[in-house]
Amino acid sequence: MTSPFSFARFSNVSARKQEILEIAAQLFATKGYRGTSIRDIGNRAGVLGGSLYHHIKSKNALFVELHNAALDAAAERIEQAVAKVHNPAARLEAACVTFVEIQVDVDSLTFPMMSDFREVPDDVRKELIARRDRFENFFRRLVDELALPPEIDRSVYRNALLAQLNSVPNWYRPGRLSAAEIGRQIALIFLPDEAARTRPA
Amino acid sequence: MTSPFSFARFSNVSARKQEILEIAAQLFATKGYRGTSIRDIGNRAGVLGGSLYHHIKSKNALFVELHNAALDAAAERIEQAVAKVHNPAARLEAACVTFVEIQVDVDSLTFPMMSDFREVPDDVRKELIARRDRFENFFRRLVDELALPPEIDRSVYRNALLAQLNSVPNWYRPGRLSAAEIGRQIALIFLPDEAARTRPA
DNA sequence: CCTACCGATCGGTAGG
DNA sequence: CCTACCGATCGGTAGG
Repeated sequence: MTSPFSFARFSNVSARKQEILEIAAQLFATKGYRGTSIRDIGNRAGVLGGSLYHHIKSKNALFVELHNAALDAAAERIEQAVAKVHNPAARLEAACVTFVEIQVDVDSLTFPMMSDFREVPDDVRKELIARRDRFENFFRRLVDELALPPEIDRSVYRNALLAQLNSVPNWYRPGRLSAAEIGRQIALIFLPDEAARTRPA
Repeated sequence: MTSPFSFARFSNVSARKQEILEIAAQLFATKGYRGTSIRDIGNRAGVLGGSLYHHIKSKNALFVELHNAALDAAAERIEQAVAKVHNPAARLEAACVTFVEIQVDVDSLTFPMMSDFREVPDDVRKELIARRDRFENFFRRLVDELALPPEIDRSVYRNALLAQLNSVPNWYRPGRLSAAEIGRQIALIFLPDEAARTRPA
C-alpha cells in the first residue's frame, strides 16, 4: 500500500505519477502552496526533489493540474447527488451535504483546493479562477431555482453559500456531528422555509 | 503624507514604527504572510530589510503584534456598534454590518488578518488562535440571545456566521452594493424571521 | 539606518 | 532516478 487514496482520478497517467499527484495533493492541503516545497513532495515519494521533474513540468503546473482535477471531481459528485432530487430546496440541501462530505473527506483530493488563492503566483491564480466557473454556474442555477424573499440579493446569497461551504474545513472538527449533519445545518441556515416546514408547529 | 492610514492604533510606539506597522499590515493583507518578505516591507518604508530590525524583533513577532492590534480594534468597534441596540436580532445585524465595514475598509488594519492561518509557523498560529477567543465569545453571546428554530445547532451557526463574515473580502467587489448592504444581506440570510418581518405581506 | 554578510532554502536543470 | 549544481531569495545579524 503506497497511498491512502484509492480512486482513479487521473486516467492517462502512470501509476507512479498518480502516487506523486496524491502525495502533492495531501501536502498542498495541509501546508498550502508556498508551504509545500518540491523537496517535501520528493521526500514523501522517496526520491529527491529534482527527480520529480521527470513527471511534472513545474510546481505551478502541478498545482493547476491538481486543482482542476479536484474541482471536476467535486462538481461531478455534487451534480450526481443533485440530479436525483427535484424540489429546489431539497436540491440545494443535497448539494450542501455532498459538498461538505467532499470537503471533510481526507481520502478526497478535493478538500484543500478551493482557497488560499493569495498564495499562488498571479498567472496561476488567473487559471484557477477561470476554471471555477463550472462550479459557480452550477450553484447559480441551484440558487435561481429557489423561492427566496424578494429582498434577498441572489448574488450575495450565492457567494455567501459557496464561501460557507468552502470554510467548513477551517472550523470543522470530527466527532460530534457528521459531515452530512453539517451540510444539513448549513442548508437550514440558507433555507429557513425548509426549517419551518420540518419544525413541529 | 507618508501613509494612507490615519488612525492612532499603537499608542506606545514611535511615529516611525507606526508607519512600518501600517505598511506591513497592508502587505500582509495583500500578499499573505509568506508572500510578504522583510525586504518588501523595507522597500515600501524606504529602507533596506535589515534596517527594520531596529524596530521589530522578528517577522513572526511583527505579524502577531499586527494581528492582535487588528483583532482588538475590530472587537472594540463591533462591541460599540452593538451596545446601542437591544433587540437580539438587530444586535446581530449591527455586528454583521460593522464587521463587513471593517473587512472591506482599506484604511482599516483589520481586514486582512483573520484567515490563512496555514501560512504562519506553528507556534505563531497557536498565539493567534488563543487571541481570537475574545471575538468568538462575543459572537457566542450574540448568537445565544437569538430565538432560533430548535433544530439549528448554535455552534455550527456561530462558526458559519464568522466564516461568512471573514470570507467577504474574498468575493466582495466594490460598486453595486455598499459594505453595509452586504452586512445586512448576510444578516437576512442568518435571520430569516427578520426578513419575514420586513417583507411586504 | 547602511554595508556586508551568514546559513538555509527555494524551484529548477544538465548530464548521466 | 541520482549527483551536483545554478541563481535567487529568505530571515536575520555584526559592526559601525
